[in-house]
Amino acid sequence: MARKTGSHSEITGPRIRAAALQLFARHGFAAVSMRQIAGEVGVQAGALYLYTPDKQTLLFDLLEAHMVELLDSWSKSEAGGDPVQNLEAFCRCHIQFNLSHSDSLFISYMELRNLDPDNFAKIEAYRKRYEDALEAILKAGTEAKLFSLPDTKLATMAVIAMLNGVNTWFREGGRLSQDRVERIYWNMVRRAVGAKGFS
Amino acid sequence: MARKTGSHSEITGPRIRAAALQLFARHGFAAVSMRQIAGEVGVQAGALYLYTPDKQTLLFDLLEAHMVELLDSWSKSEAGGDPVQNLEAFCRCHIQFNLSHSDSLFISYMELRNLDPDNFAKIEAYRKRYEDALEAILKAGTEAKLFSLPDTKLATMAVIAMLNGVNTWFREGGRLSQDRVERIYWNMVRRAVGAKGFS
DNA sequence: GTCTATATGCGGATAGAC
DNA sequence: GTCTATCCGCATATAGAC
Repeated sequence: MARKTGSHSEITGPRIRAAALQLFARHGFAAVSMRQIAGEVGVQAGALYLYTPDKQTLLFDLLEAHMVELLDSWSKSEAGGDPVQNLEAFCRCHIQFNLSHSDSLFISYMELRNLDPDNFAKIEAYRKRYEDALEAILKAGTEAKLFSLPDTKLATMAVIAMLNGVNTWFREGGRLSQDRVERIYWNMVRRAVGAKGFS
Repeated sequence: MARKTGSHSEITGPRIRAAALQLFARHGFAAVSMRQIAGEVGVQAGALYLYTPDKQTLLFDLLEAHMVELLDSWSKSEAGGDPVQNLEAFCRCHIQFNLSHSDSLFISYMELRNLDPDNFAKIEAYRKRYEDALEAILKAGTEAKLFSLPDTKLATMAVIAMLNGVNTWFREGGRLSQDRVERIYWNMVRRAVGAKGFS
């Protein structure tokens, strides 16, 4: 609704990214026009190009920011306990981050194919770093005989897929609180990895 | 490559759907033009409209066919054994179907948001029927004290998400055979649901 | 059943005024 | 820093020849 104030400032950049994020999540990258993004911000299409060289870079910046925040979030939550404690921390951190960044999680999976090959490779490298963090926990637990896993790589993929699924159905204020959901999922995960001392 | 043969036949319809499926999976519904689809089939864009009223209906038909085949596949695999046997059959059937229909699985999740509201509702109804089939197994097993699950709805979503994840990384001829992958996932699932008699 | 031609509109991106 | 105007191409869908 802000228009024609003549000249405002560096808050426009973030607003463009926020609008693009929401629109891409809702309708898909290819289906959203630069005009739509501009309209959401209250600016003309041409003005967007003061903040991004093109639409592709806008998408990449959103995905990269998501991965950086995700890795940052885990590095702050990392407890440094035993593998069981670390796995619980990972599960809870992952669910919490995903639910508080649902739009960017969504486009991080859905719009990968719309990235240029170079950009795609960069995002995949971030993703691998994140998966490696989980696999390190599973490996440590398996070696310490705390977990029983025939293949830690498969288990890594299985756990991440299972936890990501929360975002497809969870709604705030629904039947279950977020904390309850975290607990139920953590219990399913600890059983899936064959954690000892837990039937 | 077939062109100007003057007049061929009812095989064009299926070829159009096959081409659309592959292109939608690869580049996304919004990013694919009717011209591209026509080009893939070896036909002009206008000719597509002899087989589909519009692009939207083409997408819907693909998604509906996928859900019908999926439900059909499960109804044929349904063993009618005890809950543990049924759950194993479900997991294997699900993985097998997904891996042999990877393109249509992909668009079934990615292109939902490009459906008209009416079409979306129809596909969601199919999906719910499928989820209900799994939940029925989990409920029966929980009531028979064969599984230990605080919430069968969550477990349903968790299992499906976990199994769907296989498609994101599995490649034929890779490190693990498909049968081995099925077994490993089935073991993670049976543990996640707290199946008795299995540590 | 398929082709060519076309109507009509929106797409990304840029130039230059203010 | 934003707006207006515009270039140019491709989009879906249709009409009518063969």
